[in-house]
Amino acid sequence: MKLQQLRCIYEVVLNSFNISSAAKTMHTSQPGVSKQIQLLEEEIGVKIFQRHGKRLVGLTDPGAKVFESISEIIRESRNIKNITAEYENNNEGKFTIATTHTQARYKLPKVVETFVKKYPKINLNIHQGNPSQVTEQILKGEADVGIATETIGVNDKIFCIPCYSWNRSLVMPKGHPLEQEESITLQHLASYPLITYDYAFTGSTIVSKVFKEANVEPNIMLTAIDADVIKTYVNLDLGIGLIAEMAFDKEKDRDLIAKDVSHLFPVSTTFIGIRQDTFVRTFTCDFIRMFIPHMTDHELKIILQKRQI
Amino acid sequence: MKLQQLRCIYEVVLNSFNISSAAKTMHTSQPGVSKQIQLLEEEIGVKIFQRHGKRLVGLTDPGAKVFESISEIIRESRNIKNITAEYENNNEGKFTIATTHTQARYKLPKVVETFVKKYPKINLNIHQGNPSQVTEQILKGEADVGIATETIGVNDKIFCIPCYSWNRSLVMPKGHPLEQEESITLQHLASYPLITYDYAFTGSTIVSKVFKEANVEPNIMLTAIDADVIKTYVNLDLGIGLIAEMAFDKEKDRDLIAKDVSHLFPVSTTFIGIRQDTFVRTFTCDFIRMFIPHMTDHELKIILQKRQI
DNA sequence: TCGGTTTACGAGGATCGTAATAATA
DNA sequence: TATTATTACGATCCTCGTAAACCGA
Repeated sequence: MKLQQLRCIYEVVLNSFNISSAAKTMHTSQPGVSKQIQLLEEEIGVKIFQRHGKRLVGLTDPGAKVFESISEIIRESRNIKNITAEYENNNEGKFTIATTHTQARYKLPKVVETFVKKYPKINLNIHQGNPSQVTEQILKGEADVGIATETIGVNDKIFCIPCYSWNRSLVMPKGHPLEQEESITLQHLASYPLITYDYAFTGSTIVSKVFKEANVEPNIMLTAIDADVIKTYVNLDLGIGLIAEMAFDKEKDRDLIAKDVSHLFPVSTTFIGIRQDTFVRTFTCDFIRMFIPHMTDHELKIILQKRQI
Repeated sequence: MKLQQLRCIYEVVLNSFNISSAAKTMHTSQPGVSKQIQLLEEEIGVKIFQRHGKRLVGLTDPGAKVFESISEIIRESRNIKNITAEYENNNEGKFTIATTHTQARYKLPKVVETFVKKYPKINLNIHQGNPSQVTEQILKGEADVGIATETIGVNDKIFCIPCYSWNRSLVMPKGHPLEQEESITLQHLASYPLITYDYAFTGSTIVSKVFKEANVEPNIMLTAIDADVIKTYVNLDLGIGLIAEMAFDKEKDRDLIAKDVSHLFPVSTTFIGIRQDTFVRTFTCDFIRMFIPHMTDHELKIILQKRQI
């Protein structure tokens, strides 16, 4: 059993069972990957992949179990690279952030700008996804940190730090009847077509809960994964939009009106999460500090000490 | 980075930084191991081992961190072997039990006999150690199951099943003043030199607690790791012995008297533990069932389902 | 001097790439 | 037919073992 063979299997699975594609991401030849997989399967005496003729179509039953172990091994080998890179050279390496659209679009740019200036040699990646994908990526070690709202906190393998809280804003075209309304209620929202985040998305479960508890049935005409799309449809006068407050830009969204509705929904909190029992590089800590300015160095140190290095 | 290199480092650490000894356990040559370590250190650009001249004397700071990851990788690679062996051939493989002396000596033999008859091709190993070593071995995957009293339960990575409860017996030479005593008290125990298990050992912490709470100071003249040693010294009339009830054998210990003291100490419970998130082979489950006869198949099934396979 | 580690070196294997073949959708 | 997996094959690299040199206690 060789690490390279495990890597091959790992990449083939990640590339939807396409050996050619896996070979490309590994910068090696197709036959090489194919061969290594065969060699391992022969050695362990068990087929890892289900095949339709020559095509790989999935994992076998034992293959699925083996793949779990392989994922852990790949994660730990990445961890070793991180550890050694840290001791060898402080300012080189790869840094991957998994995050949701809202963060990537409205909160990260400023921080990333500072970060890139400070660590020009770091290869920065941002993986955008929904909260459960963010969690997944942290768990698998594919991302060094994850930023999302609430969902990442549930897993006890992830260490979470609250970053900031935010409220929701209602956006509508200029001249909309609600523009003059002093105190907006859930009933108001329910009486217009509503456009908001996809229900799998951050905080929206809170939104649906609020409606349900008030026994008000909203007329959700469209859900989107990002505020830009929502605002676009609001602009077309297809309904009113419910978005995160930071997603409204007074200057850029000149044609729209935003009204605070924090009295209707509880605040949401955004967390930054890292995987427990994983080595944390200096620049990762630094990134966290940049992202959470309200945190004092003292508080951060306590967290860092907990997480050793 | 190659698996073989990680294995070399792993074995060198386990062999107290002796490359020659590691090479022997790996059935390979000394220079080969040395070379592989050098190659890895060169590749990652960090020294794993502290050296005094040519001798390896310990892990460096980054080396210690890397070693943790290596241990995980080795554990997972063993796991892969278990999974595939299970699917390939049900009745071959290696089965390691980590346990304390009392279990190994008085409870295991009968079970092991049955087990070996049923699985003659399984390579059975018993690692004897103190409870914390047992826990360690389960965690590192060096043992498939661990049997000990109480201490293994504390770690949440270990899944524990209670096996049976036991009380303590007081052993003394024939003709000892306490032989005729109807109701033995802590004061009685304290008035003679006491010989019992090493304090780090199973249940003895309970014993010391009982004495402390009763504000009685026992006169502990000797502690041993196994009941045979204790009984030997009791035979020499050096004191009275406090041992697990199953450690007394009426026939073999003809020269001694055992008196139940369950009214003085709370019962202890022995647990069998396996590591969470690790593949469990059929024969391992079977062993557990043999060890816990009071458990019905139905109950075991529930446990097995939880632990998948 | 002895136990232990590294160097040197050569044989045997393994890996990887190209090219060709086979099979699937 | 086009995409994808396997076979074939050869060059290169790597691993491993023996022998020898080297170092420390």
